[in-house]
Amino acid sequence: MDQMTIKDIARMCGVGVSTVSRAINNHPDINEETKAMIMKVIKDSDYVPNNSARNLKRSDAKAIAVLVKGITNPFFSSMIKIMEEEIQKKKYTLVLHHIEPYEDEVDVAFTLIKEKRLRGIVFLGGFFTQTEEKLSKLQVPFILSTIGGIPETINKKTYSSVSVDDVKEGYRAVDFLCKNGHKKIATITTPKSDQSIGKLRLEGYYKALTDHHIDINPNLICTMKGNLEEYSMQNGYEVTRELLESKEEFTAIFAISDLLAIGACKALLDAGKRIPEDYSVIGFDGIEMGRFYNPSITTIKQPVDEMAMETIRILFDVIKQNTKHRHKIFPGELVLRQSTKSIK
Amino acid sequence: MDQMTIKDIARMCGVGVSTVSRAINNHPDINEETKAMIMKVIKDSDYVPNNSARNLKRSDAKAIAVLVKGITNPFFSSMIKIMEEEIQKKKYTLVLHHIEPYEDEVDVAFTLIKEKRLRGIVFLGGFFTQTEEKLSKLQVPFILSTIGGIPETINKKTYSSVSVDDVKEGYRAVDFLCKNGHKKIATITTPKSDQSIGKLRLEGYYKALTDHHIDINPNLICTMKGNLEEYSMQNGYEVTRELLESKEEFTAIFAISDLLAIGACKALLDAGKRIPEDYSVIGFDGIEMGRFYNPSITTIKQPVDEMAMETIRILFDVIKQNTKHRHKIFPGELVLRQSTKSIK
DNA sequence: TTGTATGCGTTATCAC
DNA sequence: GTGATAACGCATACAA
Repeated sequence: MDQMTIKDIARMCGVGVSTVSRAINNHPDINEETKAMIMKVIKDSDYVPNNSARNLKRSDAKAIAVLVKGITNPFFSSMIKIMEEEIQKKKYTLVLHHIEPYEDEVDVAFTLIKEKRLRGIVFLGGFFTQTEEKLSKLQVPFILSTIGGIPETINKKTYSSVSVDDVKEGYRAVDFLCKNGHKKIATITTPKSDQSIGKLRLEGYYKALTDHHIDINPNLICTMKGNLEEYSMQNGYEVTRELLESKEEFTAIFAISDLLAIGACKALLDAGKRIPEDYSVIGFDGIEMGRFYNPSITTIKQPVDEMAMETIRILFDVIKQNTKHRHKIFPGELVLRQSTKSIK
Repeated sequence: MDQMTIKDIARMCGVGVSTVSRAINNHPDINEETKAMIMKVIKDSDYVPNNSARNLKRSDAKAIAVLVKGITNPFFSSMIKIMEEEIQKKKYTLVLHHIEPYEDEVDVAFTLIKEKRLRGIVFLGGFFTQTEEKLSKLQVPFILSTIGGIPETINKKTYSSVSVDDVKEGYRAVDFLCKNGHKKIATITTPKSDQSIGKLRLEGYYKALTDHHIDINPNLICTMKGNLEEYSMQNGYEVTRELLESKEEFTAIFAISDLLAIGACKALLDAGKRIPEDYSVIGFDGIEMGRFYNPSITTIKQPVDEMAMETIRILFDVIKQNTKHRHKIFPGELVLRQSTKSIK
């Protein structure tokens, strides 16, 4: 028998289809014995209910979409992995979707909601400049995970979020450098037009320098190159190469992601510089690679695992118990490694 | 209007549902004008057809599943990204599924086929020890991508594959080391029980040593640790640390993946050794990280992009034109970088 | 070229 | 506690 249906099972068991359906879906009003019998037959016949039909009937699929900008970043990979596990635990399906840089994540979400009848959406990464009006049309609960820079104009009651305090953590990184005697600190960040985490972490950079009475040198604020992949090692490499060529003096670099930091290190090393003897480099995220790099990368670590799990937990709370939206902020952690040194 | 259906569109256009359906699905026998009119109405109303209903009718979803063992490996991430693009181009959906190490990929495939009515399956990575009998029950065309070690007992007409010649490429790596004067060459590979690429690349290792009249030293054949994630940096690190502690002499390491190679490098560096002055290290895969590591990692590069695209191309050929299964073998490429040196 | 009617496999609403 | 039956939204055979 090629494709079994619920009818086949019903016939094999000598019962009606609705009884089989009840057995499958753990309905209360069914005789335990007949249920057991049915379940056994199902097991022996390797029958699997057709998801399309279920979803059609139920009018919504048990599916959560995760929309990612920038999947190649290992920081997201590990989050996605954990989210998938959690979603599977709830017997839901994870629909993974990449958003190209030029695409509008909410437009994609709209289409996906209608196509797949989603129950919830996770927006992962990318920047998030949307209007309240457009977001309010999103009929499905959604959560912004590790996304900073959400405009204040958007009503916080309409969505959940999980993130670190990017201003504070950016401050933490640069403050650390300052306390170690660095005064000429370069940063690699997003272009000004970007309202995302880059802007917030840069704000932390400003604040820290100001608190330490250090003047801002605009020539040390480097932005990623638009023609290269964002947050990539290659981007960090090129930006740092140009910075070195500019002859602008500096003793440390704060890169807003570990991948950028690694690219920066490689550029410094290729130029014959030593880390941390000549330059200190600090990153952001806490990806595994940073531990194994040579030198290992000092960084602000985000608690990925907990953040991913909390993301799904909040989302399901909102979906199932219809609770209010929540906004959880995790603390980052300064992980001291080999790429930084005190120059006091 | 909350959820539009094809009926709503039909009513709005003053036509029957089948006409709308024809317009949506590019059917030939429809008046171009009415079609244009319908499409305009659809566009204005942001109606999106319900996928579940379509799939139910069509009795198979336009979906391809990609089953991955080891998603955290960046080597797979980039392949998946390209595959998704290609699959989307064909207007199909990509269903991504991770296989845990203890799971049987074919069992998972069975369930998925019935649940989702898949049109095709890509098995990505992992090892593949299956019986002909079980595989023949897989009703859907499938392709093994970058998977070596497929038993000869399985009829090659029942599946497609895309890979490199792992024996040959393993040989290429070790032969290169030998030609550069290395005689005591360690390798980090999979445990013996594993019939996968690890075994094949190890075979290449044996062959190369034999051809260069070098005796095999079993103490230099290191296997990944079972309690750590396979192919991970951490694993490479621990294995290399133990190798160093064993005091067994060697001058080079051939790691069967770049991540293992990076872990190995870090262990050597942490032990105060220099690369490549004291030890040469060569990896396998050609991931981007290898370029940026310090030192950059000499490796056997697999042409990921082409392999991913070819995977999807072959799969769709088999699905759509019902062509015969194909087996494509790509050549690897030795990428010479900083982590190896001649000691002649 | 177009509209009507049927069924895809499932769940929910009834009767029994 | 159980079984028939009507939807769910769409594609398609068939009639017009």
